[in-house]
Amino acid sequence: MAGYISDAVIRRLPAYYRHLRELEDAGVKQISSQDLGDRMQLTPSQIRQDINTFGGFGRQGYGYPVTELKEHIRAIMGLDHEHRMVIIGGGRMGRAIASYAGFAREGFPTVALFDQDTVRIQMSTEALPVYPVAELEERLPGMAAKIVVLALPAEAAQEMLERVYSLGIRAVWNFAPADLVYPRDMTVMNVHLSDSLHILSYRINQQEEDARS
Amino acid sequence: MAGYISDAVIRRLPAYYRHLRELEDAGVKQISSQDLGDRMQLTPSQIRQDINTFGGFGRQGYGYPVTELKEHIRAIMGLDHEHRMVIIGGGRMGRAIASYAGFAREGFPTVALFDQDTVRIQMSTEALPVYPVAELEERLPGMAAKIVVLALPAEAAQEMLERVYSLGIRAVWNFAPADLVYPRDMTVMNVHLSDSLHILSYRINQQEEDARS
DNA sequence: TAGATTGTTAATCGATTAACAATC
DNA sequence: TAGATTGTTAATCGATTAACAATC
Repeated sequence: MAGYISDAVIRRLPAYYRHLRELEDAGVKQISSQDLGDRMQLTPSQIRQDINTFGGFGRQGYGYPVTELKEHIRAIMGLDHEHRMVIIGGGRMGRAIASYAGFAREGFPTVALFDQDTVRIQMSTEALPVYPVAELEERLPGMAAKIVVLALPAEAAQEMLERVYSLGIRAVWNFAPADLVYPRDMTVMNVHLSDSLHILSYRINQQEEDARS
Repeated sequence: MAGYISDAVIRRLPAYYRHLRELEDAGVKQISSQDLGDRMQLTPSQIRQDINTFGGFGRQGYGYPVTELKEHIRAIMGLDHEHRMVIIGGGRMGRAIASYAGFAREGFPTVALFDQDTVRIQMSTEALPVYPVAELEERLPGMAAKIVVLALPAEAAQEMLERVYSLGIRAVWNFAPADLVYPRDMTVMNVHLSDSLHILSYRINQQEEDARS
């Protein structure tokens, strides 16, 4: 579809998508790089560069068509088809992800949850099927799942990654606070909540130092 | 303490900290930039540059002392003192954060949770005090909280940010899928889970395209 | 046509990598 | 001392910003 898109641009795509969706909802039909830049805290120049890495959408003198651009970015990110998720780990985090309806609405439905202790969890997850991890080999292959969500302790994550890899899974959304090692044909996206909290802590410190001087 | 540390380095600090902690636990006393680089998937050169932005720790011919370096990074990130958190929003995400014991262990204890519907939530959060949001003005100031965690719908987040700002809060950990606007003396760290999922989706797409060609 | 705003090239800036002298 | 590995300077690379001609 498009040529090569740099990592820096890809990391901004979800934000573009979010803002364009909001603009569309607000009834805005077109927007200039200037106005979008003000809104997203980016320079107009950067926005024009970014958007031009995936094709000429703008019209000189007018700006960019909101809906068309939004739909294109949506397609680039692959949001025009469904990605079924299986969650491994039924702790609070696993259950929070399982029950957040927003993901399913955006095309990422959770189809099952695996945990050691199925009884405890079944109670709190309503409609979602819950299975013992021991049945992973038997059940996962039939689920047509694209993404495995790892919501388990750091110590267990690496082993589980290898286990789901051997079952054909090539995409992992990792919530365990560990840097996993994985083959080149696998994609792992980390959500390291502590890291994020630690950076926040650093910035609080800086702020306080600034205030003192 | 240290001079200016670039944002690129700061984003890597939590990973350094995590790996050094693991090495320490494994009984490793010193490590070379080469070995740490292999482990963290960074070049030795980058590691030496990074570490040198905050002072000369290494010894030529030997490498870096694991514990000393870890403790220093810990101090830079401000993890040597406590940051009390208050969570606003008692949905699954708010409760998941509240009950993850790891944060408290690392110096980020949650001291209270605010929500509209206190009864429903009180049941599932054990020891944590739960209050109605209407009592925020009355209760928050006495709590000595440094960080407010926003775990509520996107529509409510901006207004709540302004509300806690006026109560003296200067640090926000935001889980709402919204780009908030905030004053310069405030620090906001976003955890945009959908963004992360969308980037994963993009990479799955790429992978599949690569496989086809 | 005139005004606005893009697409795109060139300039700048910052981050990463390479190289090597300093030194443990 | 010899070998290893840092600290640091220089080179490279990539991303961001500036500028302006093209064009709606």
